[in-house]
Amino acid sequence: MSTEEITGKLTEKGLKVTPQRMAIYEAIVKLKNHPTAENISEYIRKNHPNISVGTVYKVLDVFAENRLIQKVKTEKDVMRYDAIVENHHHIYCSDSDRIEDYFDNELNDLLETYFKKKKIPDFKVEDIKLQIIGKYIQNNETLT
Amino acid sequence: MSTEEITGKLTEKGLKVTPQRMAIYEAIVKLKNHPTAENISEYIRKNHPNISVGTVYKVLDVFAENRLIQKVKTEKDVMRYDAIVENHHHIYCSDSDRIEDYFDNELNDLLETYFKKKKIPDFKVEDIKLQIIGKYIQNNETLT
DNA sequence: TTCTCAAAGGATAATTATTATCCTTTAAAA
DNA sequence: TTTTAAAGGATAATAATTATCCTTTGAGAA
Ligand SMILES: [Mn+2]
Ligand SMILES: [Mn+2]
Ligand SMILES: [Zn+2]
Ligand SMILES: [Zn+2]
Repeated sequence: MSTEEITGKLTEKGLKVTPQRMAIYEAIVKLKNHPTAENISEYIRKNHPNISVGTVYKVLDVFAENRLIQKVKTEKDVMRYDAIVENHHHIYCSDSDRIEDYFDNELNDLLETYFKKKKIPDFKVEDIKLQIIGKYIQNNETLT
Repeated sequence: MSTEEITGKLTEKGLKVTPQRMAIYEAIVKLKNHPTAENISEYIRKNHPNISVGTVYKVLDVFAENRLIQKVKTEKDVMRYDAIVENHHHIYCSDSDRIEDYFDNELNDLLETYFKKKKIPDFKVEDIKLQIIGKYIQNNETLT
């Protein structure tokens, strides 16, 4: 993603363009597996050694509030972040911290249709997220 | 749930029966809305004022490991617990900390059928959990 | 019933991700 | 260039959870 594209996204939301924000947005786009704040902090340290960890958290929050990124919660006591904000689900590996994206419009339609028919009393559904939990088989996953 | 029933559940799993475990299990069954460790701690304090908070965490972990209860994760930095271990989903209220259970075998069958047909490459699905996010309407929810 | 001891609990300190504070710096508009 | 509200840096505080370490106890054995 180019500098111009990131600048565009920030100004579009009325956010100040700063080197910190540029670096953090670039990092979360580049890092796979839904990085933590620390992953991001570490990554940007190479080129921007003096961005403080507090700033990383603050910027990630601002991004999430402005729908530039998304927060992804896990079993563990650590938040993870996702550069993809369009509707999708997550595949959780039950024996590693791997989290993969899962896009499936057929499934989304199926669920939408289902919950249009079967209403939950007094409840307005805004969003449905699936956590698909299981194991990758025959892969090159890092062994501890 | 009677004392005998709880004792039965514990011995069945080979767990020592202690007053602390009895009280904590009873509390989590009785408390609704998927209590936190602190909710449970507070509740049992009435009858058992000297069960320490560390014990509550330890016992809840032991229970979860032995499938007597389940952990429920949330957006917030706090774990919640669920006395119901059979397969079900959760309804999250988007403007309060309410979490309701959602049982729906028709939906479970639908999903099972769907993922039997549409396989995820190199992945064995073990469990699928839905987070149904939205708002309760026209209810007596506590207003802040 | 008493004895034994691994398992469990209590008190308290430590951990750790995250947030708050507060002063300094800076992006961007005038 | 000047202005200033917003943003960043350094550091302390918070809060849920976990670890430590000594004491107590449940439950089987004798
Ligand atoms: Mn935390
Ligand atoms: Mn925590
Ligand atoms: Zn994702
Ligand atoms: Zn539940």
